[in-house]
Amino acid sequence: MSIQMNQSLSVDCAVFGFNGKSLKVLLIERRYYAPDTRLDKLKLPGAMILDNETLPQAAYRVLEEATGLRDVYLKQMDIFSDPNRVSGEELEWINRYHGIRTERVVTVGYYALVKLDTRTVAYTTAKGAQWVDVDSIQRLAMDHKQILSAALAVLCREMLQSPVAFELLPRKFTIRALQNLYSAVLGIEIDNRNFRKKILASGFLTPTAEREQGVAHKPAQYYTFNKNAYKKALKAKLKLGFINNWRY
Amino acid sequence: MSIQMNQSLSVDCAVFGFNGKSLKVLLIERRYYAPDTRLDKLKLPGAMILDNETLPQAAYRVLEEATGLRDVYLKQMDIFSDPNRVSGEELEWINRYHGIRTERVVTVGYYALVKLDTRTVAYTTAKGAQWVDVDSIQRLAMDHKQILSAALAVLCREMLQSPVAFELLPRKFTIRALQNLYSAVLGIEIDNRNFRKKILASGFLTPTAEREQGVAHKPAQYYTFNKNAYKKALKAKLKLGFINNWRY
DNA sequence: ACAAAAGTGTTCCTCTTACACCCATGA
DNA sequence: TCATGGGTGTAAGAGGAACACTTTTGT
Repeated sequence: MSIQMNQSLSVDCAVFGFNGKSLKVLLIERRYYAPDTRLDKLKLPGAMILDNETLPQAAYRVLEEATGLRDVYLKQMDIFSDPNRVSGEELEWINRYHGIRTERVVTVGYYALVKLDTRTVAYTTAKGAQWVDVDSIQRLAMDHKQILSAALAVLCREMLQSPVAFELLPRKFTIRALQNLYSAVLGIEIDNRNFRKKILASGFLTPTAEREQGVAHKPAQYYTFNKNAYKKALKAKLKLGFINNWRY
Repeated sequence: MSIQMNQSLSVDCAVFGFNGKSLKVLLIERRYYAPDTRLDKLKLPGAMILDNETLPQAAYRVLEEATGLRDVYLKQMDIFSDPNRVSGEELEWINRYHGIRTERVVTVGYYALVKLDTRTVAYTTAKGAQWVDVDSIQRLAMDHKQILSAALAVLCREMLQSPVAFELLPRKFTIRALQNLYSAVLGIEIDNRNFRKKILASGFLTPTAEREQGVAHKPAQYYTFNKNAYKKALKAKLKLGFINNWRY
């Protein structure tokens, strides 16, 4: 038993997107995959840490390669450090793929939120990646299913406590779209009248001059997220009683 | 620029305790310290990861060595991965102290909450460790001041959202003690009547048969934390509307 | 005219806040 | 008897939950 020096450190990213109906996650097919093995093909995008980069830098690098996007919402969520989290055939695959020889990989899980516009979808599909419905995923390579589950849990928590939802929506969106997003991610029904009241009262939505076009019903108003209003509200909150926020 | 293989991974623990008045953190003086260097002496307890252990296992190992305690509240909080977070003299110290030769140490920060009873204080002081008022700490070895700040921020957040406060109190405690703890950690004043109403209404406190003794005022009732009641409440909550908890 | 989704108000109730005095004990 | 901190109640206001119908558009 000695201090661990021949290990590698990696990052894996659960990249989430929302298509208006359901929550998607970006999966890639691993290369160097021999069709006769029974290893799962699909995995989360990830990479080993390089000499001179921090973990967030590595995560941004992975994200940019996978989606072509910079300036994306990205957050660390958990570390997966079981010495046997990859072993056997899976460990062999890693060593072969990266041309290294390690006995253990500790990975840091990140989750990212992107706006699923046509350009991004085009980029990812050109790379052979897929946006898969999170509810339909049964198995993934290595322990990536576990990493994905952890990311989903964190996403739920964050959505209830900060306005990360807007990272998943286009710049202009309808209140219904926002509501559907909450509904889909959290798996709950939300009363439209109360939701609308609450979200409008917050002052974080700015109405635009535009409305939906070509829909067979009353066209909906488009809004944008007012980041400044949110920041101001945060600062104001800090001065007041924190203790308000207790929940049991 | 190559995949990082000669790095080390470590854990550092911010161990918090509460003496009834103020929040303390456990600091140790580093050994192999040459009095003529200008390196700071005090640091958080920490260790390198061994071959066959997970990060939480390493953290528990550190904690047991530092405090003699098992079954302690311990939680991962952040990763410090700047390639230069330890360098120069500090890096030399690490290599000398551990008898290794690494160019980079990524560390995972944990925070722990312990009950500051006489036995624990005796154990730690026998080991030459100190319980230091968190507010009085200006500098620490390496980037440990930064790690401590991160831990404090997480502690504040957690205290507002889950009943971790009880980890810092003895099994039997007065409501005042609980209130003082919140007050001290969060740095706010709390109305005693409202606090008492709220905490008692939660049903998480069970009164004991005991009261304070030998105090020059009306003796206070002792309570214990009812973990089962809390767990039941959590489960009930899951069925209801999450959306309640929104805060902006 | 009809189908489809957008948008709108009110009532009830719970929870939060603000606030001041009496009580039990040791010295 | 006094000093000390423990312990109690109420009223006003804010915010949350439940609930059904009208509006606008395309077909």
